[in-house]
Amino acid sequence: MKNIKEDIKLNVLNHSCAHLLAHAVKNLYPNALFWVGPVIEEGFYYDIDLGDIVITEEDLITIEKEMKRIVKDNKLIKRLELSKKEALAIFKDDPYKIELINGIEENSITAYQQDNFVDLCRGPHVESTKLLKNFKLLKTSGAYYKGDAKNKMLQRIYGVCFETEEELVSHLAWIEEAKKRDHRKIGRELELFMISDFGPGFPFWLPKGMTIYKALEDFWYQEHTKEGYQFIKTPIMLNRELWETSGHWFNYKENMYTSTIDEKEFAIKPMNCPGGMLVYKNNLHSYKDLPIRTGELGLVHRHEASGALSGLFRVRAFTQDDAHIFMTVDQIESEIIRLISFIDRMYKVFNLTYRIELSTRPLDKYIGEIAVWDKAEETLKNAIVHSGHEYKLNPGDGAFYGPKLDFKVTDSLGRLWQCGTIQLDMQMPERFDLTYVDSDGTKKRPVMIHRVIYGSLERFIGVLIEHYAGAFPTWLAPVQVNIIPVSNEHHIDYANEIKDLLDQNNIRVEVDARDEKLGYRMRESQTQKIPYTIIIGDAEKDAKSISYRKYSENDTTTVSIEQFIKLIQEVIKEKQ
RNA sequence: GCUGGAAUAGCUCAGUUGGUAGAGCAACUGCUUCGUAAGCAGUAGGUCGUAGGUUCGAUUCCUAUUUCCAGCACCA
Repeated sequence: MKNIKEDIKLNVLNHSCAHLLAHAVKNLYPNALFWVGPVIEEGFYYDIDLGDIVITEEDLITIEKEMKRIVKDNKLIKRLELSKKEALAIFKDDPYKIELINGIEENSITAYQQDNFVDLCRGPHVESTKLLKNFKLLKTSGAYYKGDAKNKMLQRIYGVCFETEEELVSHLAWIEEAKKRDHRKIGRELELFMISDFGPGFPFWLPKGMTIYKALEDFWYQEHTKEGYQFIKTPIMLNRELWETSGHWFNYKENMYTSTIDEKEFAIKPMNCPGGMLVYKNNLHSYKDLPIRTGELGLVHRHEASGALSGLFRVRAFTQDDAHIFMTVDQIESEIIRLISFIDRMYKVFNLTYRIELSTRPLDKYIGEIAVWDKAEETLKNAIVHSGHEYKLNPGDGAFYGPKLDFKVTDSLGRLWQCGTIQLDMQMPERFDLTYVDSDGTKKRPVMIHRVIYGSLERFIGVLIEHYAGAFPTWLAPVQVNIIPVSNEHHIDYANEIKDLLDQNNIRVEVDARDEKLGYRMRESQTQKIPYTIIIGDAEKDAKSISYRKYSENDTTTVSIEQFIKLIQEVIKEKQ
């Protein structure tokens, strides 16, 4: 998808279209007051105060009509240069604009006028409303004034505008295509997972989804073993005191599930790190052993707000592919460079594109010394630069214990999902009094890194479902080969013989011997997106061969069973 | 959590002035034994999310509640 905000031409077009929207709303609802109407990656929106009036889907159509009318009128868009005083006079009845004007430091203020409608704006804009022909209002919703949940809600209307009709049509078609890839829909159709009303946000893995889940786990263990990780499993529930020590209790107790055991309060882990700390402390460590890389596929629970839940993308119970790396200060940069290249290698297997974001110290919710934070942030920056990547800065978005690098992958809707993250932590080792024995025999404080690559298995599978539109590569596919005997009477024995051979070679295979026509079973094999479908009939039986058809292809290839097994094994080995 | 919308068979959906529900697919049974995306016929399947209320009567109207959807806020 095109990033409208970053395309200069489209940015101006969409910004002008936001004004057009406001103009139309003002004509239809004279009492409407306007807050801000910025351009975003997907188009534009405008936050509007309509008092008690609620904009519905049907109202959007009316507003669109009014916008089209203004476009047809071909209103010139004029730039006004105003002093603060003049601006305040023009917008004297609009408390939102007065607030905006008072927030501007310079004395000169610009506004744009089309017909009788004037709106505050830095600009630039297109010269006439007639250039705003190809737009569409997409959705409406509430949005907090100034983005703060303590404030009242305004109504937000989203839309998008393009230069040509073709671009708009193809964009709308693309939105439709994205809906078809929705992992919740595909998850139901392919029987991968379910979520019950008895457990909102707590996904159930069905047999086929569990096969994918397990394939990802196996792959993860293999690759981490190569990278020198050791593995642990820590308890799901630990005493509240531990969470007080880690700082999670103070920062996140509202989102933690708790229970009382023998009159002591326990919390279900929302993070794996405190458990990992206890494992580290179980032994003395020498500087010679560092860095120590400890991996844990750890099941965590977080009480996410009900409105935040969304399929597998946001759940209340999920497995983090966590790891904690303990090292000396000198080892930080090289370890992070190594991690970035590890993550890069892992994502390439899935053909996932990603971008790196650096999040720095939060304004208030943080622990530790500012100087330590600054140094940590510097180290992360250097590591990215040395890895040859670019990054986006997110000031104030760091974890409460340290700055972090987020790896955001793009899903089919163009949404960015944080999957991987590397978090530097100079506080937790202090709080847990972690030490190692240095070469001079004294005890020193190690530094630690928290990191995940998938992020959570649940969310990652959600992203993969949409990424592949359910047509998983063979190594992940729940069923890799489907065998269809043309006639049950004559070919079932040979079909079963082949199934046994594939079974023996650890290939996930099924035989569809239902009393249905070949075309019917072939259709289902395709709608279930099974990578390889084998057809067994007289020709194959006589020649002791098999014919197979790859998913989404129309032609059939005939080979010996040995050749076929070799082919599948090769495909799986190459992670295709 | 907030704003708005939705909830009817396993799935997708129809059902307007309130008179206790229907289709296609799937399932099951029979017939058909079939060569690359839907063979034919029949059967069964719903307390119309849940709980109250209004009414002679509620899937339909009202209230509450649960879950889902679109955003917002949140996301260690």
